[in-house]
Amino acid sequence: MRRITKEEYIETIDVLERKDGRAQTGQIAEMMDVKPPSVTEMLQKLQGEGLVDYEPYLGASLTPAGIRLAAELTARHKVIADFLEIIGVERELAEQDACQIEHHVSKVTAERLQEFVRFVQEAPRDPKWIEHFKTYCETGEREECQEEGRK
Amino acid sequence: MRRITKEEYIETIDVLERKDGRAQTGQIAEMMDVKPPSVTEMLQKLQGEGLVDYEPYLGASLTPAGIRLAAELTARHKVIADFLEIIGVERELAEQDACQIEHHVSKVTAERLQEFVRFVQEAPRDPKWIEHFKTYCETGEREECQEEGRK
DNA sequence: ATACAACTTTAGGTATACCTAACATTTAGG
DNA sequence: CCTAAATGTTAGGTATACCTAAAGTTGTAT
Repeated sequence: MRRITKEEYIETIDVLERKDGRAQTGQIAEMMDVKPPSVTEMLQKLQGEGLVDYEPYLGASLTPAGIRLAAELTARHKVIADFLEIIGVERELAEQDACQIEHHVSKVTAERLQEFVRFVQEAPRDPKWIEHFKTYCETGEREECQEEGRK
Repeated sequence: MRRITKEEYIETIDVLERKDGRAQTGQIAEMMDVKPPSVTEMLQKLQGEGLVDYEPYLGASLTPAGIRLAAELTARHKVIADFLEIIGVERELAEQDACQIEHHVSKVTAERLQEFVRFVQEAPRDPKWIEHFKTYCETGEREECQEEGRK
């Protein structure tokens, strides 16, 4: 059973809203691979929590609170997917796994991962990885090789 | 709600069996922070799936299939926890997060992570990380700096 | 203008992993 | 050896996220 969390609904609505201006029940259902009644039910719940505005038969859009949450989730998702790509996981699988993992990572860990990804992405070609990463995490600064430019 | 998966029961039973020779309902409940009836129910389910031998009022032990599963889960758990420690997450939080993450990572991704952790742990002090990791993943071989010894 | 097609919601049901309260068993003390 | 305390199980109930079938709404085409 594929048990999808509320958070994934928020992200899906965000994507559809950006693309089409609004998110309809059927579109959400198709993207998430669930049946439309499951979507209706969840939209009602999310409205109750103040995360979406839901207009029966018309669709849903995110409230300001929903938008803020979507932004956080999207950022976290990206960090995880980027990291997985760095270690050699194919884009598509990295995306899939990120969807699952993102809901189970503590805030502290997400921040660390964020720093790691940033460090790697901004690093020059030939760094003293571990030591530099530590320094970067502890002091926020790079060491001598930082001026060599990006890869 | 903290929704624990079957897999976490398997791991907990494994830990208790190693320590005490057997896993009792109350011990499992305490370790997993659930109430005893939840444990009884799950043990019955796991027995139905051939993963544990359950003797009412006496406790549970893993079947060969359960042992194999526990070994896989433990290995995956360790890889994730080790990785999180490498990037600077505290041991205890790394353990906690690993518990959550391990059930949501695809096999391919787990293998990649495994290689990454191994690469880092076995690497000399000052490697050309990214290139070497790529090479290591692609060919299984280390490059020139491999003979410089461990940290 | 209306009838039908497409889509959505409502109603009622399932599986999973919890819970509390009540009942059963085992173990330890006297 | 028998009873009380500790431990475990059964019974019945909750929340979540799904489902199918039936009923409702909307939009379109003649």
